[in-house]
Amino acid sequence: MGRAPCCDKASVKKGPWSPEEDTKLKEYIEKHGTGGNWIALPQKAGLRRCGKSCRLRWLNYLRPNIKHGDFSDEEDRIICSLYVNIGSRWSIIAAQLPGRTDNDIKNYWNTKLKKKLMGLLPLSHHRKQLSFPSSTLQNPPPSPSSHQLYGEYGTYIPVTTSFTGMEHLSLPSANYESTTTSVSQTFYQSQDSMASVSPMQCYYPMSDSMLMFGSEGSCSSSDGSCTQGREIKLEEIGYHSYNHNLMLSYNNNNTNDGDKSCVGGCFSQTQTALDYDLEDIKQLISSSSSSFNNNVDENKTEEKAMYCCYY
DNA sequence: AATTGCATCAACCGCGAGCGG
DNA sequence: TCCGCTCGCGGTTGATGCAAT
Repeated sequence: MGRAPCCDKASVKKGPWSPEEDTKLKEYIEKHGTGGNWIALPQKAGLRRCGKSCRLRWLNYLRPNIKHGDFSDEEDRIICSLYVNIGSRWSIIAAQLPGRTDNDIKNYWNTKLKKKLMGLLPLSHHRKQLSFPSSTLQNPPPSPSSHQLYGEYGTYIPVTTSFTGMEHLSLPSANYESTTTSVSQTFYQSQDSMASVSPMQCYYPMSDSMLMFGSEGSCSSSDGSCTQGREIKLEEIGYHSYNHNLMLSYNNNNTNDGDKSCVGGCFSQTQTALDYDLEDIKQLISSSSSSFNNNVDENKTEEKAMYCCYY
């Protein structure tokens, strides 16, 4: 016995939306709102559509201020940055890109951005091929206690002088007094004060365990919830203290023992990421697979490891 | 001009979370 | 506490268009 369908499949229309259907839906929502019930909406609006379909259509195409078309380099960087650290959590990523929907970003990632990155570093390039930009090679990675950025699996990401979307984030020390002497914050933000950063790029520290995602009025997630700054728990995205370095790893099953196990493949303080190649990383992941995100397959592991080295 | 293969993206599907009764 | 309903999310599919042959 499967799950009961959300609607009567036989009586609902599927497939592409016609202009008439779009008009009906748009007019109804603009006049009455969603009423907080998408399931009942199509009937009220006179549409032979599943409620979920209506919701998707509205959120992705019909609601105001949706941005379609090419992604800017800045958006590319933000997407890459967030993907490296939080994985395929498109709704969160979309919340950082006003006007973009998670579906849009997901498609863009899967069809273009991923390939763009793959092109830079073919999968066949393995051992000792985790290259950094030449500028980084001229300036070897600093010790882990100084400015640095670890990607999803703890891979070192060079910090550059201009905002690339990959910079570390310096959270106000007041929020992290116990760990701030050599803290490497791994959320992205301008290296300058928060005041100089567009809200889109900020994660607002809310408390010791919470960050506020998204800017005020941001309404880019396809959920259409217009997250007026979305709160997410730090542990939700694998944020935990590790030997006084705050690491960010992708760990959906965090067991609150991150300071010991560093689930998700964090590197120790004394070992730089360059000591690892993709095989090592894969091994790290597989060795902790029981507590790691089950969705991460080998390909993704390789990909994400590479993305850590992009830019 | 016809066919084939590939890329894109809108839409669907199923699951988990959250909420109210 | 349990149960049912709805929402939101992320993965996947399929239709369409375009490029290559």
